[in-house]
Amino acid sequence: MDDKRRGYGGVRKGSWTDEEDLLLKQCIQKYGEGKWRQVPPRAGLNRCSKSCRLRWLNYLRPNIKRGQFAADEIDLIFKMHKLLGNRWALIAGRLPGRTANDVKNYWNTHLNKKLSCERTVIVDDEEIKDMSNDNIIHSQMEIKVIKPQPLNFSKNYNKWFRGIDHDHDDTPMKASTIQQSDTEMLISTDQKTTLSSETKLDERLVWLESILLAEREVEEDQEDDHEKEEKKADQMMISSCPLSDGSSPHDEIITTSSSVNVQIDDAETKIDWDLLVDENFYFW
DNA sequence: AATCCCGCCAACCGCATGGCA
DNA sequence: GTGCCATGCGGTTGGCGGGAT
Repeated sequence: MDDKRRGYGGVRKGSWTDEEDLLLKQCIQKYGEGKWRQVPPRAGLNRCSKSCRLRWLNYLRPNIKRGQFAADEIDLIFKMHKLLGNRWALIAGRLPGRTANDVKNYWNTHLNKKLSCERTVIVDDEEIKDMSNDNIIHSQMEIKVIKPQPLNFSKNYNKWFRGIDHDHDDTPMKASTIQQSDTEMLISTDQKTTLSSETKLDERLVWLESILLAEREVEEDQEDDHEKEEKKADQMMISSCPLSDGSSPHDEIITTSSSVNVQIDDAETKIDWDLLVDENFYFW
């Protein structure tokens, strides 16, 4: 074997052969995913555990979708990247069959270029003549990304979306005016993080609102070609997250099986549950 | 036909994080 | 509280293939 393809300790590196793929597949079928340290000896592979994990996750795992990204996938990547930045794993989680590596590669090779082109166009259009180029680029790129943290909902989590203030049961509540105490009660944290400051809550609300506004933009776009976009929106729905108690829709915040209508600053907007909620996890 | 160039993507590397003793 | 280990994530690299010259 080529010495270049060996790492320290004689571990093989580089492209995987069909034989190696087969060994890895058989091993994971037999023992299941996880315990990656044990995979190479079990499979009889001269690879490091990380390499095995990566190969499985990015290539061998069932239901991996290969080939061109669809228009709706690209659209979703754009929107998610706008909100989350380079959180490829999170973005990929919204695209069934796509891996973080796929999304990252696609962004770096296709979308990044497209974005920079669009930025140039924007700068031209706006005719900002008194600014230096550096300032223009800086102003365009200054996007505050609120990094989400995984939080676990308590059993009452859907109450938050239904707009029921726990202190004043059945009192409608606007999503943008949730009190800190509500969040403390309704959102329990697995990571033992406490929502102690107003600032933290504000940031989270800003993040939520940005998602909601993005969704609203989508809806405005959809008006142009409603039927077509409706189809797209359906495709974008990965899964639905119905209310656990199956309660009836609230006056102000209307829920359906796959989306929730919330009111922010007197404007109603619809948001897909699955954009926010992933198996009871909520990303702030 | 040979060589060069460039884009794409699989894979690697280093760091961060979480769990556990 | 600390250190170790396993795992996950994002940035980067390098090889391959196809188009251009």
